[in-house]
Amino acid sequence: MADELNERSQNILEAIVKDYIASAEPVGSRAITRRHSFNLSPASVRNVMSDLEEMGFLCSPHTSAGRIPTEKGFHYYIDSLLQVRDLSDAEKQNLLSSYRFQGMKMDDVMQEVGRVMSGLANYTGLVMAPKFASTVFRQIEFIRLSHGRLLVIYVSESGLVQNKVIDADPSLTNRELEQISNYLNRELTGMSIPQVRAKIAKQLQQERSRYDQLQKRALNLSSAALQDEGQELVFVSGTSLMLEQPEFSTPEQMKRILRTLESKQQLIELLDRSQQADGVQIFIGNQSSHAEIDGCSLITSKFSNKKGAIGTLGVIGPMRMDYSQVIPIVDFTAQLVSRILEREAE
Amino acid sequence: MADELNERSQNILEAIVKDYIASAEPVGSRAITRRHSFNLSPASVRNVMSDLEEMGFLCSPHTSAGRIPTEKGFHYYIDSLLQVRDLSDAEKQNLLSSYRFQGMKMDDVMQEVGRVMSGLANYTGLVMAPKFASTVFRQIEFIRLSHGRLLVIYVSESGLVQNKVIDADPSLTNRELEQISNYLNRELTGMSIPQVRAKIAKQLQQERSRYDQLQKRALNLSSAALQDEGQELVFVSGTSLMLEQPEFSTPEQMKRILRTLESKQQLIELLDRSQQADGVQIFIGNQSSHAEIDGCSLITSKFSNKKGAIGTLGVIGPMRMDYSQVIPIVDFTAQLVSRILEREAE
DNA sequence: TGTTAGCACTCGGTAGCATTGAGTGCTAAC
DNA sequence: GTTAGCACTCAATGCTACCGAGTGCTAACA
Repeated sequence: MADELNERSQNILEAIVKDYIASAEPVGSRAITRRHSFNLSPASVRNVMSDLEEMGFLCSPHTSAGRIPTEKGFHYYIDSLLQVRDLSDAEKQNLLSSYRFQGMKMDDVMQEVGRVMSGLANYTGLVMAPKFASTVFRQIEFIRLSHGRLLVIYVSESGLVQNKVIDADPSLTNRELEQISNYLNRELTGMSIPQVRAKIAKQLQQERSRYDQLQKRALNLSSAALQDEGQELVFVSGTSLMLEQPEFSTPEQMKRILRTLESKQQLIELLDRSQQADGVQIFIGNQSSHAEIDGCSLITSKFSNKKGAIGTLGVIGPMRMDYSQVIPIVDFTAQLVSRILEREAE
Repeated sequence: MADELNERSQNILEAIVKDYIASAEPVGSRAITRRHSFNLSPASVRNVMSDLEEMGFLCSPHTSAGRIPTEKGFHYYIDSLLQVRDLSDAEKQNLLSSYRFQGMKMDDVMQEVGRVMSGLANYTGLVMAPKFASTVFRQIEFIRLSHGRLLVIYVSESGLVQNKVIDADPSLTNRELEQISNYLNRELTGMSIPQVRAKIAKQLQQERSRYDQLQKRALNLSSAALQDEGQELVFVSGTSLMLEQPEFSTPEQMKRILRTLESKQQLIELLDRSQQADGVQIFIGNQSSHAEIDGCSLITSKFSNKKGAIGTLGVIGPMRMDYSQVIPIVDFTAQLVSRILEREAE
């Protein structure tokens, strides 16, 4: 359906969406004519609104209330009417100065980014750190904690640090450990984790016949060390901002949205979808997704460096979100994080 | 005020508290006689209740409602009437089997403990990890991330691992780094962090005259590496369980309690107070504390090993909490975590 | 003297009902 | 094509009456 709207209809739709974003209440024809100076009477506006409802851009909660934009209405607004202003240099500078990344580990950076972004946008912030499996091997080190327990430190090309405790043969000497890490660092650097895994698996198969004792141990150790725990890191900040929204003002809605924000798994599924495309992505309403975030919109952008660490960040809020404000914030934040990742990578 | 209650009063108080815990509603004299088979008429019960109210154990929200226990009433109930049954071995076993700690880092263990404890108790769980400053130095290692950036891995006696990125003199060779970590591990092992700091500060003062270049570098590096970021690790699990409680059913109460649970700082202050004493501690209502958790009770216990890492865990819920169920869970969980810490320490 | 039955009273909660006001759709006039 | 007018709808508000759980008090009972 090629929905061409004439200029008047566009103006009125835009006015309705804006008013609704500002007030969270159905907006009526009178209110429109009062607040926006079209030279039209309420009755004329009503005619247009009626058409817009016919076309599916608006709906009315009941006969004698005003209209609210539908999902489709928001879509049209965002795609055709919304002008996203870029952040001014001053604003960017201001945003940058909110951050203090000095000496922070990746996790902390993610958390901090979420916190600041959420605070700026005034909506709940989501950050999903790059997945372990999507990183590229750079370095691995072993530190002995006790006889049979080793701390593995894995550093990816993008500077992501992950550590993990594994059990290991107590008879390994420190010298051997060092040799093993040297060996692994020589062999595996620059490979993606799936490649690394494949290589290890292959060599372990051949190992029986060809490899010496040390190599066998190295392979076993790295196999354990690089096992993916599948633990995704999702950081949620400003949860309570969500509850400030009038659309989640009833206890039931509050509980529902909160349970969703608490369930990392659901968030991961949501955020995963935005890793498909570049740039800022906007998911409005429950479009083809879980009903869990019914009535919510999600504005996300993935971040990455050239070395392949890919994460996603974004903001979640009511469908009636202040898109023109939030979109540039998410966009810029994602670029910022990408730049930090680059820097970390060297 | 030595509030001696005769047996009948005790029985009735106990019945009221129990009924209130179960129903969250004011309980009246009739309800008492119906549900508990005292051989008393409602009128007699009323007399006793009136006395109990006089003494401050009960209060009534308004004239024609039943009574609810006051803070003092809950106190008396917990101190004198409550019989905390221990967990049976089967239950302990069941609890133990909920956990899978294999290969987990300290952070993950804390998070997992909170999750399971919260799920078992059916209230919101809080875990505060041992503070960096309260640990005892065991080992430090440096891993070069890029020319001027080092990853510091600090391991405490109790097995707590902390890592951190610091900037360092790019001219340091790997060999020198190794010498530095050897030097620090030799010098500092077994000292508490405050002791370590004092020692470093003192030596840095003397350094100008006496120490060689490497030692100077070692001291500078360790000074940066062991700086406390003061980042306390508090894990909150099962936030939404709190909202299920009828006492937090209005949107305003929900927002208030949620903001509190979101503010790590407030939680830290609360949890800090329970590090004073051993065993399970119970904070009822807002007793001498922030009004933020008005109407809440906090059941906590600290955990620690002999090497000094001290953390706190507990459960927060409405004053009307199922104490007899929660207390043994918190108690056992704290012991469990202590044992894990011991094991980590070797 | 302690216990109980009876009774008047209190007060939050709910259901019913009229009123109000913002909003709509329709029609006829401009 | 636009607008003024009008009848209509419906959530929200306020009012009243009523119900019921609960209390305190008093008088009778064991």
